[in-house]
Amino acid sequence: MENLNCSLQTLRRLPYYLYYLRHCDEEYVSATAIAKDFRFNEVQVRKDLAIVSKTGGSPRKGFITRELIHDLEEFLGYNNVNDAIIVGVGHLGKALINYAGFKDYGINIVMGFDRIIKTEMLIGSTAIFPMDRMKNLVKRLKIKLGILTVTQKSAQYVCDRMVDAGIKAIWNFTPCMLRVPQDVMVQNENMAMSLAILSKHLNEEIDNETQALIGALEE
Amino acid sequence: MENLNCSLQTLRRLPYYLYYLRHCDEEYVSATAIAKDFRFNEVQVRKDLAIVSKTGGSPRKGFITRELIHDLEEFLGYNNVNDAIIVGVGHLGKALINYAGFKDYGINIVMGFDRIIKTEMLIGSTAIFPMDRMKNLVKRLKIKLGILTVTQKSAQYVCDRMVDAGIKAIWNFTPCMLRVPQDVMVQNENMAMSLAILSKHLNEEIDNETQALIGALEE
DNA sequence: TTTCATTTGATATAATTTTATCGAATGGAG
DNA sequence: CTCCATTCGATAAAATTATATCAAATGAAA
Repeated sequence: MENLNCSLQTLRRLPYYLYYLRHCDEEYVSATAIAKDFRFNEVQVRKDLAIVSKTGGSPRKGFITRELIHDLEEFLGYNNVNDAIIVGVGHLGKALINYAGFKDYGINIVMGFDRIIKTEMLIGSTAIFPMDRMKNLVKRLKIKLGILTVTQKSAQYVCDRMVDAGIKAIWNFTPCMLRVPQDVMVQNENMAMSLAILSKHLNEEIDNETQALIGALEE
Repeated sequence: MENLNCSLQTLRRLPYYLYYLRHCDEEYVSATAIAKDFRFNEVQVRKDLAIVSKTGGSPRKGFITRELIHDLEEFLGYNNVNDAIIVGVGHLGKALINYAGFKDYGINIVMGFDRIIKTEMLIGSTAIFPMDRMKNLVKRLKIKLGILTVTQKSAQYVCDRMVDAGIKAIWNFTPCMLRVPQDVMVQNENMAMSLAILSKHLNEEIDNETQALIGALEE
């Protein structure tokens, strides 16, 4: 599974390039320009692009924007649409269902499931079913991607059922570390991680201020 | 700003340990056990814990759970509560406002702002104000943390106004790369990044299946 | 046409992060 | 008490990721 011909870090940067390119109306784009705008290292960007670009860039001009977008989308698999289910339809689940942007990433949320639902219902134009219909539906529709937005408590249980239904990639919005078989990938959307980084930054800043203050007082 | 005495990767793992410890009812916890449960490398966990733990662990027993939780919380700054504002109260904004879990991370969303709001209103128990009152309120309350959940279009503009109001750390839910001064930190909650990783995984899996099929046919 | 600045792609170096190995401490079992 | 398994903390090696440097290509300007 780790036979990514591209490093994880690169893979993480690619969506930024794609976003940038999609909002760019120049015919050509250079790695240099992208690096400058993102304040990334120039070589890094060039190497990243070299991985995805089929034709490569021309010296002095750069890459053909349209082509590069296409290569990126193809590399990331945004061309083949990935159908997805979402399990757990609380605030976050609803927000994701209503988020229109997924189609730009080749994701199509076809249905949702929730414990509490006893009979089929709609959220926007998305049908929500009771949990016990998941396995059948997912298997029948051969859906491989599942979005997990349930509570912590039921996270592992629901995860197991998703795997059992044939889900191969789970986008995990719970703070739990899920146990899955080798062939299933979990991508953690870990807000706690971000919060940790921010919190540390803020507290270090406060420390710095305090020390500056102490320094000033001592003078 | 980069004087983190701990690597970024370590910082990212710490919230997992904290979550684990908070849900653990043993008196002692060992790095070995944590590593096993998370399927992390044992040495990695031990090193991570060594950074945050003040007293260290005892051979043969490990760390005192209660103490380790405390050390982690202190290290991450979850003890001092960070007040935060949220700007942009669409689906996602509302979901975040209603998310009760932030208090576990020392985050307290004290108010929200939105362009569309013309007069003060409430979402749950959180007051939402029109944008033009932001600078004044944020400055007065000395709030340093801002959550950005506006549309792409207005992201940089709103970001600039947050910085102008004195915000020092921005939790960015838009897909934009924000330009900020040196002393302001941006943490990108980049769903596109996660999607890229998942999409790549799914498409590689499909490729593998196809190749296996081709292989089978050739035999 | 010649020169020059820019950009690519390749190779080399540096930094960061992960993983392996080992001795020392310590509590429990025999 | 002695031995043993476990865990820690430290040091060393490996892997990954980021950055620096340089020649070759190419278009534009002189």
